[in-house]
Amino acid sequence: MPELPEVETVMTGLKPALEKHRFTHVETRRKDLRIPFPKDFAKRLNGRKVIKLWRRAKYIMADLDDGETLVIHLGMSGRMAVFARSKSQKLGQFHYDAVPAEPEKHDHVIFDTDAPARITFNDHRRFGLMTLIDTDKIEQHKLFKDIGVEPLSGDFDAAFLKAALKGKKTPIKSALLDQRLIAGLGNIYVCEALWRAQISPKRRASRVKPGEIAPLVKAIKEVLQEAVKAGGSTLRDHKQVHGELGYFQHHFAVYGREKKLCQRADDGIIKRIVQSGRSSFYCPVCQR
DNA sequence: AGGTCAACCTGAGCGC
DNA sequence: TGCGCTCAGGTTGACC
Repeated sequence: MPELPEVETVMTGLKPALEKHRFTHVETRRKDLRIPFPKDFAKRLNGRKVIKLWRRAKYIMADLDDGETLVIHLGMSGRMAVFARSKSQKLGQFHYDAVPAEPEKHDHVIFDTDAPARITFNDHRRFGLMTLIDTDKIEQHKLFKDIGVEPLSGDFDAAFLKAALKGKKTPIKSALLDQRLIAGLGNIYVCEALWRAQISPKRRASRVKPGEIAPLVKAIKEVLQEAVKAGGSTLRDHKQVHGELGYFQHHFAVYGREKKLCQRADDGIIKRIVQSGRSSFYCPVCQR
């Protein structure tokens, strides 16, 4: 489900409940997600304080006060919700619901913190994961060693993309989805960025012309920034941590709009094709 | 080495 | 109401 903007939204929403707060109780309600929880996962978190919350690619990172980092991936359907345990029901500037009496179906992990708050991790498809790794070894860790550039950072520019696409025979759609090149793009935002840059998802990556590289970089950055500002896109699963929906889905130009009129080309009808098992939406008239 | 594809899992929506 | 099929924001490992 979540791509960079959704993960960023969730991470930011967790801050009032998590950053500079201590875990008072952690509970796992099954033995694994996509991968098993590390040994003594809940026990190791208990009593730990979160120094800093941040995001890398589609991962939420929580640096702890003992030199470990809690790593969370939401997979396709992962959700996190924050509930207030204080009487005022307020945490920072947001209003949160009170802790429900019973956990919901597929609530796999429950974190209580001294905010005081309860954070639940719900993931019905269980493609998500949680693990603990040494903070000073994140870059070398299996999950992160091959992860590419952050698309909203200064390192992602035309020179970088030009070099990354050079000689690539794979379609541009697949190249942009490759987390080893760019970290955090997913199916929605790649479709949207290619539409903005007027490039067909079927085009060979190496055939993106020099003059199209900078506009494509700009399109990627803009679509991600706008989506972050909108709190991400809610299709079925994504919610912000206090239950509010994201609303960038109302700004989709092509994603999920098969057979609808393209807003740029008068005679363009949005088409859906399948590329490496995923739907691509594009306008065959204005994207070449 | 580079590229493609099925598998992992549950649920929602649709046609019949 | 129910069955069977398709599809879903991601990642990985096996295969050509």
